[in-house]
Amino acid sequence: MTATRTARERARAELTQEIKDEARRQLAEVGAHGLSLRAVARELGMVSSALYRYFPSRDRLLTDLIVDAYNAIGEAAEQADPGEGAPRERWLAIWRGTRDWARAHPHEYALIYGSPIPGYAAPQDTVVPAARVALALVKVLTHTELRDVDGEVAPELRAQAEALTKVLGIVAGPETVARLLMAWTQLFGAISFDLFGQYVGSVDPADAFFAHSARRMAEFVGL
Amino acid sequence: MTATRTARERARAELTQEIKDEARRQLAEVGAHGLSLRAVARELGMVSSALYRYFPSRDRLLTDLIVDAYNAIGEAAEQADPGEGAPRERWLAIWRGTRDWARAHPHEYALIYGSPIPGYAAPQDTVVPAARVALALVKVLTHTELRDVDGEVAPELRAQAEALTKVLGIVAGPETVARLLMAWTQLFGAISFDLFGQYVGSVDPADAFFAHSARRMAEFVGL
DNA sequence: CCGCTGTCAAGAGCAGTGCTCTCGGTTTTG
DNA sequence: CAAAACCGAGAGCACTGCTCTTGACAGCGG
Repeated sequence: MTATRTARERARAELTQEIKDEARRQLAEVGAHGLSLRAVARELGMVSSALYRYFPSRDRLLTDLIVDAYNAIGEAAEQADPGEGAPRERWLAIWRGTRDWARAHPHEYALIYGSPIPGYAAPQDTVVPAARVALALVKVLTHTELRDVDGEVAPELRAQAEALTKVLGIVAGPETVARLLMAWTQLFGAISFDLFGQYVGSVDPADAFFAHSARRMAEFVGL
Repeated sequence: MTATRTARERARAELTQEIKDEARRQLAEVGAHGLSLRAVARELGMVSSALYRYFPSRDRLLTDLIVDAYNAIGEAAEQADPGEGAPRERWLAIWRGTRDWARAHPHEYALIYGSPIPGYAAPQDTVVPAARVALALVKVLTHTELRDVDGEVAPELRAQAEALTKVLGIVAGPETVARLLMAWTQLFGAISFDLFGQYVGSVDPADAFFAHSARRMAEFVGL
């Protein structure tokens, strides 16, 4: 199968992309709640039913946008990583880059880190792209001298942590893995709280607090 | 003005409550996305337009449910606090109680800690009840010997932290306040990640990890 | 070159939604 | 007792996601 086949296939691929682009545009304006297939079709000069040749349902379109968003924020995190230099600086850069993307695309962020949209959709298609930001953080820790962190780890968590080290192929004790997961949680918890207005009464411009959290969590994981 | 006035007012108050109860019931089944005014009215044996005498819009109904949910999770946190005994145990109990409520009412939790529903609704009505869980945690730290935590704090964050200590009426350095905010973020970040399926590939039954986080964050704030 | 087959956009239509307005009837109030 | 306020019911508007059918066109084998 060559890269470009019949005119039909090319047209189909292009239109699929155009639909997603227009949907993303509307998503940024009215949010996931207000995204309307008919409005997307209208803007593209076609009729709503025609759109169903490309996406079987509104939820499927949203699911595709979700995967794209995961990849976009993951790429933002990877791009922010200088790739070399002081691990602490790399860690901070990834935190910054992730937050910056989220602030630039709040509705897309809400799509992936807010409430799950339908009954329950697509855990499988999203699990790989969803891990990209976390992997970027993990990558900083590999080939790096980690300060030893100690602490007891309950058996269940220890088992989960050891399974994770195998999957990730890193050398780190269970406590370090647990702290890494906490840092990951902290990163997105802070971004979500910031974007969703939870910091309003306390640290409203959350920039300083976010930078502080990034530093403290770097120390916390032993960096 | 007496507590119970005319029959009309009593009927109105009761019906308002019945509408919210039925809405909450449906919320638990179909989520905020699927909540329908007409379905609520249908279930209550009335016509949809009549419902608008009690709630001017669907979003206003949701906003009321949001406030109720904040109070419910806040009360769950306060109830979980034994109120006396070892501060560390109180801290852990509050974490557990908060998570338990969230797991028992996932859709209501998503309503308050997921993506904001409309354009942007009600930051003012919700700011006080939204703080109840955080206040329960803060309450544990008052009248308690805190292990000193040190670390530099940037001027902007320091100012915000000092303003917070005044509002909360606690005696704690800026670094402690910052760590408290991080613990608060960690608590809801972990609950959200758990409920929204973000832990699927890593610590899927998140119980052990959550308990671990609670302990580590207790130490982190100096408890 | 013809004709078959699969794909396509379009249109009509269904069931459902949030919301508005008007219309009688009841309750409260002055 | 009459005026005013309030209430539920119903019709209706504009919109949604989604389905089904129809007619046209592209790409292919013969």
